[in-house]
Amino acid sequence: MRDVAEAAGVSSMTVSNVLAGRSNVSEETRRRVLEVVERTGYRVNTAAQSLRRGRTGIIGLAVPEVDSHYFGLLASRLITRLASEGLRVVVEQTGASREGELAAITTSRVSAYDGLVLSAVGLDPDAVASLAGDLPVVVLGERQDVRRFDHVEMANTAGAAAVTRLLLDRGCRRLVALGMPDAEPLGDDDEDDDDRSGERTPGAQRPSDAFRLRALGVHRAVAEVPGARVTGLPALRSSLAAGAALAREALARDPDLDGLVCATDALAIGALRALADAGRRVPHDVLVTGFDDVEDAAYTVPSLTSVSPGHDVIVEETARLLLRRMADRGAPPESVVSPFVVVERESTQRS
Amino acid sequence: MRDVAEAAGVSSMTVSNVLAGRSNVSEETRRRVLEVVERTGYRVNTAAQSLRRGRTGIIGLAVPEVDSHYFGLLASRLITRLASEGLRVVVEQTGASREGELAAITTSRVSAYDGLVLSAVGLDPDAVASLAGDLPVVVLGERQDVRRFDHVEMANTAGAAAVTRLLLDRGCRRLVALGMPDAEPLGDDDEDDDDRSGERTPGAQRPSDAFRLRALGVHRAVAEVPGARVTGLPALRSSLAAGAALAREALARDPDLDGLVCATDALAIGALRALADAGRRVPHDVLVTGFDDVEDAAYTVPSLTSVSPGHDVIVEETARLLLRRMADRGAPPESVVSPFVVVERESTQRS
DNA sequence: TTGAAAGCGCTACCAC
DNA sequence: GTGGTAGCGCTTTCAA
Repeated sequence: MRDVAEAAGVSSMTVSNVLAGRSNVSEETRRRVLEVVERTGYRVNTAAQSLRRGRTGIIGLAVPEVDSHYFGLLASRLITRLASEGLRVVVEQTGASREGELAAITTSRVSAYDGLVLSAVGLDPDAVASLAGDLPVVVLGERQDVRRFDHVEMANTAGAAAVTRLLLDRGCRRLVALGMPDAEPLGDDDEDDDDRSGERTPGAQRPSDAFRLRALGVHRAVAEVPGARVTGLPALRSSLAAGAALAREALARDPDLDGLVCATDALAIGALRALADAGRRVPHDVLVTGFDDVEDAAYTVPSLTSVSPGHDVIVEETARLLLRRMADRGAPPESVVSPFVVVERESTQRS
Repeated sequence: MRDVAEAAGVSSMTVSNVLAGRSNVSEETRRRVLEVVERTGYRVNTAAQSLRRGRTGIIGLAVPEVDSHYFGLLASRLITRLASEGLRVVVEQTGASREGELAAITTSRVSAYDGLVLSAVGLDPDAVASLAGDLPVVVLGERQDVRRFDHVEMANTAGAAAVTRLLLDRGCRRLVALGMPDAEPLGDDDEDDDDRSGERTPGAQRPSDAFRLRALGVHRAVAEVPGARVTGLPALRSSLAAGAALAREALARDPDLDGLVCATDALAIGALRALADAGRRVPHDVLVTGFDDVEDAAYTVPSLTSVSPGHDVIVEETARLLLRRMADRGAPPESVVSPFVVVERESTQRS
């Protein structure tokens, strides 16, 4: 910068002012400086800038994996949204494993970020808190830590209940909640109740909170209909392979099942494949639903009925909460629930 | 760091040595320092570290979009691979538009990276070169800039030719090259020939080099079989929606087509949907193939025959070339072609 | 094995 | 409108 300043016959301070777009520079000077910058190909040193300003302009986004329909969608939109604020996004893959999470987001990495978005991370609140320190954090999709962090939640329970009711309305009575636990480890908590301290088993592999909340919705909807029953078949990961494997297991346990409520679209797409292999026709023999409304849901054969969790709202609120907290660390934590819509497609339309 | 040093009764230099794991510290001192670090929750300031070391530890990855089957897979693997080298990855979404690319990767952002991986970026060589400056760059998937940058290439032409031959072997004679241009804008270049300077039209929206190379393979394979013919139907983006739209258009143009060679799996999956809508059975009436061998290809109904471009090799070579160049900027640019395998699935198996 | 000195490149603050 | 000064927090170098 000093070199540029000398070449332009000004001080480095003026160069800084020009490059930062500050308005206290004469048009004449500005032109001269920019000309030299152009000619020399000079670029500000981001590290020095970060050091001096105390901000890096980088946001960490922790997801189980980028290579998944849902998280790819989320990452893509969040990157675009935050780019419009001049923020870059580093993607941390936690690998969905309890152990991997702490390791993936070591304290040393976190210190490089101006903020952190944690999606579907099953860490216990204290670990996240100690990890984050003073860092702005927005938690996505789960409902834990509600009181401590800003939080954007999907309508997990209500959405799952709604899509389950759709299956029941279509006549399904022997359901399988694919990817969702059978019991209700949340107790009889209402969805608004988040006092679950002491219940967590650190290090244990369990379905995520999101899946348990969706399970809750399924069970509630089924309980409303006499004669209907549902069996849970929990998954630790959401993947096509897991969906296919679980669907095979479901068929083995109950060959007469007539509806599959899947915890995610990825699981549902895997399940569609396994059902085809088993010679079951969808929706003729079995109805199938997903959750997330990823792009693929509209393109499978048959296309997949799904719960659309309001991606736009989720991304917009996440950005808003993050920016708000970056501006004011003392603000009281806020919690937002995104609205959902059930999108019906071929997989639940009995001819 | 000075505070920690004082509390531990040493100099800040010793704290630095302990935290960096340098071996010139006595066990006793190390313990004492670590105890204070633990107790105070101190974390090194990454910005200062970067400024002093001259490295940020961040790699930029420019892809058209993360939310795509192929780029999600690539990003995921590359993030994991580079994490094992202590490098973080910032994802830059170029949006696949010619204009977006320059804007997305502005020079100021690039200076924050220790290296850059450019995937499927259609910028012309000079723009990339001027953008990159002295930065280590690895170009992926395209074949342009071969001489100027390190470069990892898929077997685009050979892979497309192989999968086309498979369709021809199965008896297809009226093919559509879905997503690929009709003409051969590469001229009669052989794939090894990369002298194409002067041919580019900056600012124009055109199929990527990868798609044009795949088109070349398709046309070559078809030319080998008398009576066979193929029509190109170019795409500017690879997406499910584009695949469905193009397949509809293909059917409108030639209702008797019997084979669809698609430029990517995403296009192929969209095409499968459109074929189902049109009442065409795959593989009974029409055979379909993709390219990329993403996870979904094995789970569609029918499952999708595809060209597997050797993801492992691509990621590993990308990491190798990048690290090599970071260590030695003067090394001569290297070019690597990843081997391919055609994975046959239901979509091309005539009963 | 430890530490003092020097400075990486930038910008907030204030004086002119 | 412009620029001097004074660090931001760390690590490389070299001396003790």
